[in-house]
This record gives sequence, C-alpha cells and structure tokens, in this order.
Amino acid sequence: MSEPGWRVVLLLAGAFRQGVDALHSELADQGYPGARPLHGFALQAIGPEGCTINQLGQRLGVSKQAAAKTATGLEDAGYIAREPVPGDRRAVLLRRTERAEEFLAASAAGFEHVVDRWRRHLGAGRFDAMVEALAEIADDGRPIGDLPGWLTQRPST
Amino acid sequence: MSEPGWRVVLLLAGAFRQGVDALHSELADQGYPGARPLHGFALQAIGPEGCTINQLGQRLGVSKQAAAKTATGLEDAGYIAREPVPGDRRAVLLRRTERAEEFLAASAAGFEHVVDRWRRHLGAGRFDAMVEALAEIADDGRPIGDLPGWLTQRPST
DNA sequence: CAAATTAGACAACTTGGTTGTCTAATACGT
DNA sequence: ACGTATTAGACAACCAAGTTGTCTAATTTG
Repeated sequence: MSEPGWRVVLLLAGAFRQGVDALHSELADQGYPGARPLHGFALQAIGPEGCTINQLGQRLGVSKQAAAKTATGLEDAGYIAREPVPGDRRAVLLRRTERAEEFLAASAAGFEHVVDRWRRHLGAGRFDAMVEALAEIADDGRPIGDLPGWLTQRPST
Repeated sequence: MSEPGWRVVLLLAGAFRQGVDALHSELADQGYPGARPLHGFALQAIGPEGCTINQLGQRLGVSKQAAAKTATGLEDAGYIAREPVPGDRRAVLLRRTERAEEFLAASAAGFEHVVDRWRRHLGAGRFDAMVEALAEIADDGRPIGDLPGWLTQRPST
C-alpha cells in the first residue's frame, strides 16, 4: 500500500506523456517539427491502402465529421491526398502521400528508440514484465483515436 | 523485441484510459455523473487552503487565462467558491466547497478501488514491479493539468 | 508620488470533439 | 424500372480546453 491509487494512474499518464514527448522531440529534430500525436494515429488508421472518411471515423472511434476535420488537417499538412473512388462517385479515398510514409517510418523508428531507452534503463527483464502487465490491464482493441476528446468530453450516458 | 515500440506507448495510454474510465463509471454511480477527469486534478491543485487563479495556473502548468476558465467551470459545478483575499483587493481566493471535499474523497476511494482491482488481477508482486518500473520511466514532478492541451497543441519551441 | 508590476477579466483564435441538417449518389423492393 | 430508402460527405453551430493579446484596477517599488 505504498502508493495511493491516484498516483499509479498518474504514473501511467506520465509515462505515456514522457514517451510521446520524447518521440516528438526526436521527430522535430528530423524535420517534422509540426507533427502532432494525432497525425501518426490517423495516418496509421488510414493504412497503406487508404480509406474513406467514414472508415477513418470508424477506425478512430469518432464521428465522421470529426474524421473529416482530421482529414482536412492532414491534407493541409501534405500527408494525404484525396482520390475519387472508382464505382462510387459519392466516396473519396484518402491516400497517404510519400511524405506521410516517410513520416510514419521516422515515427516508428522514433518510438523504437524511445522504448529502447526504457528497456535499457530498466533492464530487459523488468521491462518485459512491465509491458506484459500493462497488456493485461489496458483493455486493448479499442480504438484510441478519440484520446483528446475522451479527456474533455463528459462521460456520456 | 516482441512488441513494436509504438505498441508499448499505446499500452500506457490504454491503461491510463482504462483506469480513468473505471473511476468515472464508479463516480457516476455514486452521484457524480458529470465529473470530468480535469475536475479532480484542478481541485487537487487548489488544495485544502485554496489558492488564487494565478497560482492555480502555475500548479496546473497552464496559462492564467486557462486557469480562469477552469475555475469558472468548477464554480458553475458547485465545487469552488470565490472569496476576497484580505489585504489584496485584486486577488480572488478559490476555495473548495463541501461538495468538492466529498467529491475528492469519493474520487480517492474510487482510484483505490480501481487500482486494487489491478493489483488483485496481477498479483501483488507483478503489480508492485510494474508501478516501480513506471515510476522510473515517467518523469515525475511535472504538473499534469495540461494533459488535454498537450495532446492537441503543437509541440512548442 | 510616479512608474513598474501583478491579478484578473475579456476577446479572438486554434484544435479536437459533438449534433444536426443538407445534397448527391447508390441500393433496394415492388 | 421506378420510387424510396440508405449512404458518403459537406456545412454549420456549438462545446471544451488551450493559446496570445489587450485592458483595468490594485499593489509594489524606486
């Protein structure tokens, strides 16, 4: 009973934040100074094959309107392009650009770097145990794209 | 090398989220259905002695304007009251109400409950090891109040 | 006592989320 | 085959939390 409960939850937030901060400081050094955490998540959700706005919303766990805004942002930043969908003139295919692929590669490498620092600091044994424990606690499989909204929106119904 | 780096970071987010979600579902059952994560953080920052808006901003790590908005929200929700500061007619003392104290007590109990579920699930040994590892990874001591903004704002400087 | 600082309010803007409404295109059922 | 549903996406209005900038009143300082 050394740690009060709230502190454990805060440690999770702190570690997450520490990881994301370290990643973005690295990305900034590599030519992506304006990158925001959500960029990576959304591009990952779009996938190498691309997807429509509705699909993006479903994959991120947000409304299609929110997905549309995200897509606009990504397009403005040069990370995606809109293509027509052959056979359905309503739909629009969001497709990652070259720049997006490079960004994702840099991002993956950055994550690897950050996590490796943790592994070296803790030692492989403790690190693996921690990851395993986290995997049992975090209810996986839920989309995480709505992280920002989740913090601010009131716990719905 | 079982887990890719990004997955570990996502696990941290997922566990944090899982904890906060469980807490708020519990709080909702206990008569605080509109409670948002930031309420607890801000009330904790205000402290039992109360503080001014500027101090709140410093403690949360946000601008005083943001702190003022937060204070307004807390006041509207009945969690704080404004009192004049004797000896400085510019300043306003934000003081927690009875309702805030009750809410904080329920929140602390809820956190304890949530974390205890984790401890029982993992076993005390694995749980303690995880917490210890997290404490070494999370850079502690930094104010946490700006979590929502931190996700969305572009990495400054 | 004048000048600088401080506390807080107010306004405008950004980013992310939500609902609700709307049009155009596609799918379906008779 | 045609009229009716459903679907994809755009647009608008709003909420929540953040930012910077400007302003006034009060206090501190030289």
